[in-house]
Amino acid sequence: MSKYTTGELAKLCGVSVRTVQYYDNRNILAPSELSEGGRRLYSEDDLKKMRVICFLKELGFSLNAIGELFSEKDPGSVIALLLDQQEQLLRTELAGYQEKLRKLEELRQQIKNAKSFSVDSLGDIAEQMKNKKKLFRVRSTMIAVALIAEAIEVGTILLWIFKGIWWPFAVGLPILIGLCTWISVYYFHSVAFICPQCHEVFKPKFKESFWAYHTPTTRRLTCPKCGHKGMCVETYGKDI
Amino acid sequence: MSKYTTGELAKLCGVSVRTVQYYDNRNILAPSELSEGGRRLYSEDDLKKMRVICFLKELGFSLNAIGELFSEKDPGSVIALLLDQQEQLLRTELAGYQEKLRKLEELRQQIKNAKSFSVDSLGDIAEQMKNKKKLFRVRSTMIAVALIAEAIEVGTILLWIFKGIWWPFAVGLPILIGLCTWISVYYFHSVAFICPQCHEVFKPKFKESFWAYHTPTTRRLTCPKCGHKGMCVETYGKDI
DNA sequence: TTGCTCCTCACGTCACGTGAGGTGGC
DNA sequence: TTGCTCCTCACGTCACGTGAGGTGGC
Repeated sequence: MSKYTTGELAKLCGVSVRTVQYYDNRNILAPSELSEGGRRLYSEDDLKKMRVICFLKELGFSLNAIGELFSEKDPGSVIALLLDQQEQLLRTELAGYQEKLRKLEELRQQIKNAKSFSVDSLGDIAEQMKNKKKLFRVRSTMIAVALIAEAIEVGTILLWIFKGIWWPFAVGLPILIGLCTWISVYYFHSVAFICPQCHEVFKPKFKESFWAYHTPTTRRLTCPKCGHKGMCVETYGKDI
Repeated sequence: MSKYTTGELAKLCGVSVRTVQYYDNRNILAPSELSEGGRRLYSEDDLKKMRVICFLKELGFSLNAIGELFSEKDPGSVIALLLDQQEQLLRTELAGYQEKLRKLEELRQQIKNAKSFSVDSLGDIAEQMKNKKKLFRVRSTMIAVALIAEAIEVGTILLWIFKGIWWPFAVGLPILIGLCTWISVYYFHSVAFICPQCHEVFKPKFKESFWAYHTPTTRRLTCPKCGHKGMCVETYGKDI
């Protein structure tokens, strides 16, 4: 049986000498023999064990987990559990990184869309991204309500024209007006705007906001803090 | 302008008090004021900066990177570079975790297929998994060569039967025999087997191996180390 | 005065990397 | 004797967590 030195074992397993020494200190893999001069000597079996350790590390297991597995008297009974735990852990990490990447891409897009960049504008973008889901829900609600209103309107008008039945339209009209009023109030209650100049998040006056020129995501408003008038980005802002 | 204490800032940003203090020590975010008693007081702008820091952390940026971005006099010029770097880093990490998960699933399958489990058998499985790609290449080569041989055989026989031209078959036959011989030698040269008893990786004698009962991945062989005779798992083993 | 919050050390986590200064083994 | 490898401290990395022991502010 040939014996391996620290360096040989390290090279055979593709790790550093320090790592081999560290595993000894951590009681993960003790050399089966020591030379007279106090040098570590590893057997063939030690090499095999080291290879298993490296393999488990490739699966992302921690040294603690590996140590526990080896000290277990019946590894077969715990390995399935350990694998399940590890899979959970890996999937969680994976999802985390995917989420980070998604946010990164979104940030990149936002920066591209903005004309200028400053560290302050990062705050606005972050705010927007955080509120995106809530804003999405607000918009979805609006679209749903608008569709219902539209259906009432078109349906009753068609009844009137083709069947001569006029009373559903008469009944529907106040409901329609009510829905449209509610939708507007709900909308302006739920959103806020970010000033492109001073980055203040504010709620505009209903009157100015209602008639203001706007795109799907911005609106031309006057900032109450700095007085700047320009296209302000829409964001969720129920709590402001 | 209201001022926030350490705890208030922490709560508003969803981090611990210790984290806020740590960011001060690391010069990531110093409070704009200190009370007479030496307590940290954070301004509205500090809060905004802290929110940006937390946002960047959500994208996976390190505190070093965040610190550098803030100390940059022209952040706009470096942000794109930083985002690119970060994306690279995230993609690398992501790929790493996917690879770990893939290996984990494979290990799970292997353990399920094996009848019994021991820590030693982990070594075999690791060995097998490492050599899987190489083994795949060996098998692919074999199938390709076999298909060529088959084509020569069938083609020349058809020529003989339907056209009465017999000489291509005569010429093809030695080529065929040569290919088959080469394929067998190549195969037994490239693979090794793992003893299910003592986990020794060995190359069997050509004679025993050639006639042995086998499945696509195992072969009934006698282990030269422990003498056990049973189904041994095939693995890549050119270097043994 | 009593809680509550905050303060600063200072050590622990994780898996090693990186010297420093000394030595074994060919 | 000369390289090369190995040895043991011991500190550094990273982003905090977790007490310990003391204090500010309502």
